[in-house]
Amino acid sequence: MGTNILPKYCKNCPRIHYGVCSGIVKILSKTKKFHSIKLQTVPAKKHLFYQYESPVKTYILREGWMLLTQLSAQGKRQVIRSVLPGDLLSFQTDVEKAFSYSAIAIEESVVCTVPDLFNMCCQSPELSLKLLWEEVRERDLAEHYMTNIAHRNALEKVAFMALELYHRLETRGLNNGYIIPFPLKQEDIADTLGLTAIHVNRTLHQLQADNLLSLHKHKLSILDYEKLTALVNQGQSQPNTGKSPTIPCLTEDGLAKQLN
Amino acid sequence: MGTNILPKYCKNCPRIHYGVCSGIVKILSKTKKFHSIKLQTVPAKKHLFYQYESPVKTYILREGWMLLTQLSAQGKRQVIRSVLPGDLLSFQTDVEKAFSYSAIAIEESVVCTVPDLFNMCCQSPELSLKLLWEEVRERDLAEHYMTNIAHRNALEKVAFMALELYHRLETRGLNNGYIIPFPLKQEDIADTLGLTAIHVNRTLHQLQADNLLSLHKHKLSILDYEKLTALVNQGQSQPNTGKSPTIPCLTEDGLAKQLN
DNA sequence: CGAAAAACTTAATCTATGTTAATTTTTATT
DNA sequence: AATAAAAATTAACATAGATTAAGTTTTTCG
Repeated sequence: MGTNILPKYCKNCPRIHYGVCSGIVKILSKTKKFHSIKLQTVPAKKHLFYQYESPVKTYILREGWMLLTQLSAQGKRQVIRSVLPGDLLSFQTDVEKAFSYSAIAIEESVVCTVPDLFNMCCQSPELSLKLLWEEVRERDLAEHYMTNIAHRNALEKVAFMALELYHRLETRGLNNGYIIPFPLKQEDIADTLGLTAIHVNRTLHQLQADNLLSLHKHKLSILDYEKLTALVNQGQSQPNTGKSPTIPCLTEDGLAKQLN
Repeated sequence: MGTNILPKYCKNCPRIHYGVCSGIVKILSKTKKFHSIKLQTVPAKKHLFYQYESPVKTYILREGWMLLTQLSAQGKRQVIRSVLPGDLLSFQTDVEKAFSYSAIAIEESVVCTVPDLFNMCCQSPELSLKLLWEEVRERDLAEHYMTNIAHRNALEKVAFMALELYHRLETRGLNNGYIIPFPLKQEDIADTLGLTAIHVNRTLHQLQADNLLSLHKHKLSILDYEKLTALVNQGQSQPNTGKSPTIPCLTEDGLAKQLN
């Protein structure tokens, strides 16, 4: 596919071969409905959509970092997950159903809007499978957080989260060696893991005192990958080969293999 | 579609119109590969598969109740979710990747084996969408558990779990009014919610003392649906209409609407 | 640049849940 | 029915993390 027939905004998008983007681009190239994709900038600390609104479009994060959150009247907030570049933001199978969470940008972000993803899926089993794959990945991530939030102490939880984000960024080439961008506040970490910001503070200091990681100026460095992984997997029954079972590690290889 | 062209085992299956089953039956009816579906009985307390095995087939639970679990060498076990009749047990997008959890029957169960679900999807956009829908539902469930495990106390967690299972069984018509089958041990509840069995015991007694629910002989009764829901949603900012945001409530209506 | 707001830090105290241990009840097995 | 094994119960005690409160530092923005 020559670049000249790509949708305008996709041409120079670094995520173009990632996840559902590749599937969408293929379909759009066929139907020539390039105009349907639009870019939208979301300033830091602004919401893209709110819980209980009805979805009209699907968004894909192009640049930046967003959080999906649920808010309770008690003032408690649960972060469902960090949305990283290339991630789908809001696929809903039922347009009449409200969003189950809000999306907020924690740094200036750019999203692509994709109308009618569902209809595109009806035309293309390949796109459906890519979307399915994306959902599997999200389920896998949620299940990993579930396991790690349920039975682990604060030190292990924070270590898990650091490694999880490192892995997810690394897959997209958004790391710089063991250093990753880290725009999250301590309160964001707390609301992701079910801790208080104060305890996250204590825990981060402990991890830094132990030289496992460091966090300064919105940069997180994994100082000791081995020890950090051991902390997270502490006592986990391990497969003899392969990556840690407690860090999600799905890649796109599996899908690619089957589609080819 | 006349019942005479249905796969042998599906004819009298009460789940035949539920979830992915309906999609699979349609495809099998076209290709006449009925022989590929087989039934398998899993006795109580036996595993269907273990974490770190490689998947060869996909299973759908026909009767019974299974748990997906991860085990750590420390002896701690995380229940990822209860698998109820009609649920997919083990769809993996990559056949070379090991299962990320074990499946154990907590009462005698019957599963259908479906080979090659992935290939069937390539032939049928409708089946792909049903599978996608199923994954969305599972992700939604995992996210709800995440939220409820992270920020809630034991009373709210157990109340949430009781309601969640009630809703999921009710959708399938497996309830008897407010009474549902409940083969879980206190330890199973504990391992699902990240509590100890002892504290689950205390909590269950409290909920029963408050007349919110009762649990005897593997039957759970929701005694006060309203209060129980209020307990789970306590302080949650609510949409003006519709069901509770903390209990997953996706139905198949959304998908059906769009497919028709 | 200076003021206000947001984020982070530290310490003291409190509490929900975990731990240990012993007993009783229920379920499964012969 | 008798025995053994599994599950549920109860109580005493321990602790990780929550809460409250009062700083300090960093960031934001006019």
